[in-house]
Amino acid sequence: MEKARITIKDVAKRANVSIATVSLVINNNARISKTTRTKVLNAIKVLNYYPSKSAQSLVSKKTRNLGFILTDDHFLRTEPFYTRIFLGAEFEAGRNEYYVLLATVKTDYNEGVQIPRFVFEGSVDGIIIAGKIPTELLSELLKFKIPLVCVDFYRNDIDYPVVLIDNIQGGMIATEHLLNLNHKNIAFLGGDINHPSIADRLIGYKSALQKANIKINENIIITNSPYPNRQNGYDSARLLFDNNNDVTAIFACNDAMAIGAMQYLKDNNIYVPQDISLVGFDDVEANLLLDPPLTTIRVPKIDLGVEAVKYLIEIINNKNTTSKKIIVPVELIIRNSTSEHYIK
Amino acid sequence: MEKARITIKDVAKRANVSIATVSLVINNNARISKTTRTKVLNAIKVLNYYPSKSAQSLVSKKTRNLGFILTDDHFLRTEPFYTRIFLGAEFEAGRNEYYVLLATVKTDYNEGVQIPRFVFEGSVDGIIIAGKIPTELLSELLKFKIPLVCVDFYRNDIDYPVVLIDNIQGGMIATEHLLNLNHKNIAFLGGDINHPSIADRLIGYKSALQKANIKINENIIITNSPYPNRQNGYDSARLLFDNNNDVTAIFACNDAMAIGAMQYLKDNNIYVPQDISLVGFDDVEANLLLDPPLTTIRVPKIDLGVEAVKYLIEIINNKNTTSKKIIVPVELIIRNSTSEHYIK
DNA sequence: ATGAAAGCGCTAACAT
DNA sequence: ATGTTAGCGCTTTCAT
Repeated sequence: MEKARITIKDVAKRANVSIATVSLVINNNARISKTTRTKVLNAIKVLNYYPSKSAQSLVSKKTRNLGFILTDDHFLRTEPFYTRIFLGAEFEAGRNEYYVLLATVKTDYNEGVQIPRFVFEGSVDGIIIAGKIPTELLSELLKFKIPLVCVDFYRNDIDYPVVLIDNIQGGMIATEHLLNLNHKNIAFLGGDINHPSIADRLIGYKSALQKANIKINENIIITNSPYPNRQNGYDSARLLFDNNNDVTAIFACNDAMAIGAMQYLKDNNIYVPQDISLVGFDDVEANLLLDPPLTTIRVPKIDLGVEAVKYLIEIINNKNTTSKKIIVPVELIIRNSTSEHYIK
Repeated sequence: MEKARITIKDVAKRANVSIATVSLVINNNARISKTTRTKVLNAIKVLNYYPSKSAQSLVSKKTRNLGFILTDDHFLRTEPFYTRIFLGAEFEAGRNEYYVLLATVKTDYNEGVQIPRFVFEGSVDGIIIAGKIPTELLSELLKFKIPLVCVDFYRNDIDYPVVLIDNIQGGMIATEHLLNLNHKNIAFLGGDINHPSIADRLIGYKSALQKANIKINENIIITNSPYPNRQNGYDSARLLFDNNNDVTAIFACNDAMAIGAMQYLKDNNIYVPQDISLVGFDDVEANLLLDPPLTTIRVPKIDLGVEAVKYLIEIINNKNTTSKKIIVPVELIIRNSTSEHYIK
């Protein structure tokens, strides 16, 4: 009793043309006369016809699906960082009539090669990799010769298409902001310095200092914690203040670290921003709930996803694209955790 | 120069059988001899063959895709609540060789009917709706006669398959926990009482009190705030304490409200749990960072997604299922925001 | 400018 | 138990 699907035949019959003509109209082929085109378009509308995706893919060898791969802990991070990138990808994919299939992989690679099903099944025309994934996985994926772009993850030992935020610029403007507020002893709280993003933020930090002719003090650059989360922010701040007392400002490599640091400061009755100015990085929602709200670097997460999909589609449509880097700019958001430093 | 796709023909040739036989093996048809089956299976393995999804869908009229619909703000909520449900759905879908396509819709319906593309395109075999969506959308979706299950959203005026958490049970065990700690004056902090989940939690609360022969005091049931978030938790707590002074415990309708209430208590030097015991609902990650960590009701989010997909697949495979309700139990997680009340 | 027909890779009815 | 074959809905030569 199923209501049979409307097919290209029904449209052809209704418009008094061949199915080939209908197909040409669907695919916007130029060699169809305007009259026939409108006639067909009208029939399509009247019959409420949608071409069958499977029939289309079968002959065109295109699935109109994109794969999106990230580690499960990235997807589940409290702050919707990668979720936003995913959403941006989903938006842009939709605009181009693609669907996006999600696959999460485990962070640790010891469970063997976990290539997402859609890759070897050939269910996607290209894949996006968001954030850091195990190195081995990336190499495996690269072997499939499937169009691929990485977003917010870069390794400079391999060459592949990538969409990144401008971490260096971010590090610079964050530091310059503090410099403009008259701070001289600005600490850097980094997590895992092996992470390329964090390394770049540090580069930005250093180059801003150099440009301002301020000597870099390695003692107030804390980069030994494994992962940039709240706890490590707290601990790094403790480490910093246990050994230094002239710091007046902190640039934390991300908001989580900044929040941890702020907690440490509160616990030790050090006031933000009166005693210490604090800048984060990411612009995560929780910041607004902080007291004081955090000055930070806003990362355009949705844009990141959008750009990645744009780029990927470009590659899909035109195989000979050279693998370029797309760098998305970031923005300084000034809130209340930073203020001018008055020399006592 | 493309490496041509391995098809069923290649497998058939390699195994010296007809393509029909290969097809039967793929589909686990019983009437194939064990010898042939292994022969075919071996050829499949050697050739690294994967059946073409599009060819399969074209003939079987099944897409092997599931649609997942939720509002964009639910997807982007700071706490990964619906993200987890989505992930659970994705897991269970994968186990059954389905893919899940995500579509976000706007919370406000004035943008016109925004039926996700995969619905009218026929790109999915069924859809899951997570959380509250605009009423009009639901009605529209129902019209498509496509298998559908709602998760964490229920309207008792329409009858459709649904997966819910046991809000009543949750409300009861939360309240009973406080009762067991000797509390008698237990306030309820609810948000939008029109939301069915919150209404049910209140029912659980009331029935626990009744069972304990404690008279329900409507003055300490605060349910006039529009949306259960932190700010409203803060405000509701203020409202509560401005007018009452014998309350010794609070059951907040969700963690966000509880966190807001906790903030209010801190700001007013009321100690948790010494002065006031506090129970939340949801078990959101941020709770662990609180001081003290929040006693709450854990909602098995991943399970919710898993159950929804299981149910949906059941409906897809067997049209005549009656639309039942699946209720997933919740669990009391005791942390440090609750303690025994000693009568002074 | 449009139509006829082959064929994409698979399933399922029917034959053997 | 296995093979033959039609056909799913579409795109794409090749004719006209």
